[in-house]
Amino acid sequence: MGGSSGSLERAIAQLLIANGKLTRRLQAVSNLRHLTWSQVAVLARLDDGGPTTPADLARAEAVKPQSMSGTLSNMEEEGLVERTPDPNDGRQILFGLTDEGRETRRAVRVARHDWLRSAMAAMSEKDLQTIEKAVALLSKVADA
Amino acid sequence: MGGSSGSLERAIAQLLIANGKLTRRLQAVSNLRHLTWSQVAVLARLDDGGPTTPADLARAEAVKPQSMSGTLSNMEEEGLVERTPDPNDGRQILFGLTDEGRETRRAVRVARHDWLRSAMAAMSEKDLQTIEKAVALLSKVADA
DNA sequence: TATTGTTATACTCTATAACTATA
DNA sequence: TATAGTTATAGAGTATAACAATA
Repeated sequence: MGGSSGSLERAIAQLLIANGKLTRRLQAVSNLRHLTWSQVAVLARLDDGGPTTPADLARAEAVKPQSMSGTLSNMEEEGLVERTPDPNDGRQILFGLTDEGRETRRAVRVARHDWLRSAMAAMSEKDLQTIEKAVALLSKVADA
Repeated sequence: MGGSSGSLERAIAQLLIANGKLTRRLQAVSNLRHLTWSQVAVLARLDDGGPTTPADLARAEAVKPQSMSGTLSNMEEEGLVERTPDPNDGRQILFGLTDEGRETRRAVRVARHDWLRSAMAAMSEKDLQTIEKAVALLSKVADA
């Protein structure tokens, strides 16, 4: 083992704990409506990427198409998404956000940002830069 | 708004994305058995903190006692946990890990650490220190 | 034949409500 | 009465298997 093994193991252990805590807090904060984690994820993807097929959403969220189909049905009943047939391929259906879906997505985003903003408000500029650097590194790790 | 507003908003947005990606990868990597996220959380708590009551576990995981009761029942049927009556208070029951539970918990931990270790192996000592600092800061944020 | 989407069925987690046992 | 734990019931996500429609 090299000399950096200690730092690596320490960073890993702490990262796992912090990630879990942060995820739990974010879930709690953004539990505005009876929105589930999956629904929030779909709202974000449709808002950022525009209308998308169930298959693509399933791939992006790493679930089976049948599972995503169920989630989309629930969201459709709640008025968060709406479907449009693909004019070029009769097999495909495009799901997009309704106005209510967009507003809900905005509310979730605001709630999460508000919480983080207040929780990080007292941080020094230096600490913020440290976090920015680390987040960029971890983002690459998650993609690897 | 102060001069640090830009850094803060940028850090927040990137943090939210990175946290989501990392969480998804960790879930996928530690999906060894048919373990659910809740079961992995219970395994970790019992392994780290020793035998615990359902009420305390429910509080720690921010779920209702009835929900935790169900999860514990499932884990008991699968041989991951076992119950012991509290000798001092007849109302309470202590749940602890079985040998199989401990081994399963170890396997989950190893899988997550292994993945992170390989994903972070190429990092410089300086980057690791940046992550360590950021993780410490974010851990406090999550507790706030 | 392959792809897209859905329905049928089952399991787990979660919640609310109601119940039992102990303090 | 208050607390700890459970059971009953319902809703949501996920999975596998099987199906219809389109390419």
